[in-house]
Amino acid sequence: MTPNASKKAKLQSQAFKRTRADHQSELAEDYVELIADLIDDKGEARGNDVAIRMGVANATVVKMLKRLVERGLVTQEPYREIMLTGDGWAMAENGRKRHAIVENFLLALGVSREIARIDSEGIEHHVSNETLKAMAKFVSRQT
Amino acid sequence: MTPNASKKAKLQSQAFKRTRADHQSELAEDYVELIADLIDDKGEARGNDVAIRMGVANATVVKMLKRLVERGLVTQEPYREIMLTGDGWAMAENGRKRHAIVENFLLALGVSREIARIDSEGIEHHVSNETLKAMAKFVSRQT
DNA sequence: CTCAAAGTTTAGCCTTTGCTAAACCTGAAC
DNA sequence: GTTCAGGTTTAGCAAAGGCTAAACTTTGAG
Repeated sequence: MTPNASKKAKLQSQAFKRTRADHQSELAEDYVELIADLIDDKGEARGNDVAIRMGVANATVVKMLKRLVERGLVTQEPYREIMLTGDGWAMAENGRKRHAIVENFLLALGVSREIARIDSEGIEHHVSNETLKAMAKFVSRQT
Repeated sequence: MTPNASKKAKLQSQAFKRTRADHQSELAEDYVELIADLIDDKGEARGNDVAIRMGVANATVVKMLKRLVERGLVTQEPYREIMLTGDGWAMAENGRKRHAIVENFLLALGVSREIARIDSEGIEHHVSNETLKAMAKFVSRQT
């Protein structure tokens, strides 16, 4: 009832809204990053490989790729390999950097390799630039 | 094609599956934690307050509460205040602890109060027990 | 050159989490 | 005791992200 209560509510809803928004871009980023990895590793990215790596059915990948094409991140001819647009590559690069920082940070914190790999995947998308910077600083201080 | 490739794929899909699973429980936890806070702060939790704090429409809360009732976390009579079951309280307590650790950890890392509040909301649900322990240790070392 | 296996797509289904608009209770003020 | 404002619920819609089964391409082996 006090003005403070509504202020608190506003602040809190803001955090939840951010988290919901993050979740929207999150999956797209994961797909794009994975596609970039496949291209670099194997020379090309096929839907099947994406499905296996994401742990998802083939049809799910097809649907997702359509959304990524709409967003201008990916291009693809039917039955052909998946390619990234300029924006796609930029997003992949950005994701890789963030991912690496978070994972290295967790390792520096003393987390096991296995857990660092898994947790960083989840955390990566919810870390603001400020926090990312603090993590990078911590890692470089440790070295 | 090497055995290593399929191993890599399995490891990676495992991380993505974990993240997807996290997202499922995540919202439930947020609602339950918020309801607990409201009860402690104002004496009772009403759907409207939940809606405002979560930043969603009233109808969305109603729907979510039904799911929480099904999961045995919440009880409610129509048009009455929301109450938590034993399981609900346990989940809230757990969430509060994790949340506090993550937020304090970010602060200890040098992140600003504002950003720590927002980021911790997103990160909280993707942190394994091992990482949580490492964070707690770091905080206590700093103090 | 054929044809079958492997990969890709389509069709159709489901659940979750949002929304708005309209109907419905409750309780406090009169 | 009415009434009406505010809170709650219902109804009906949409988009995202899953799935399976069935149809369709591509390609490499023979």
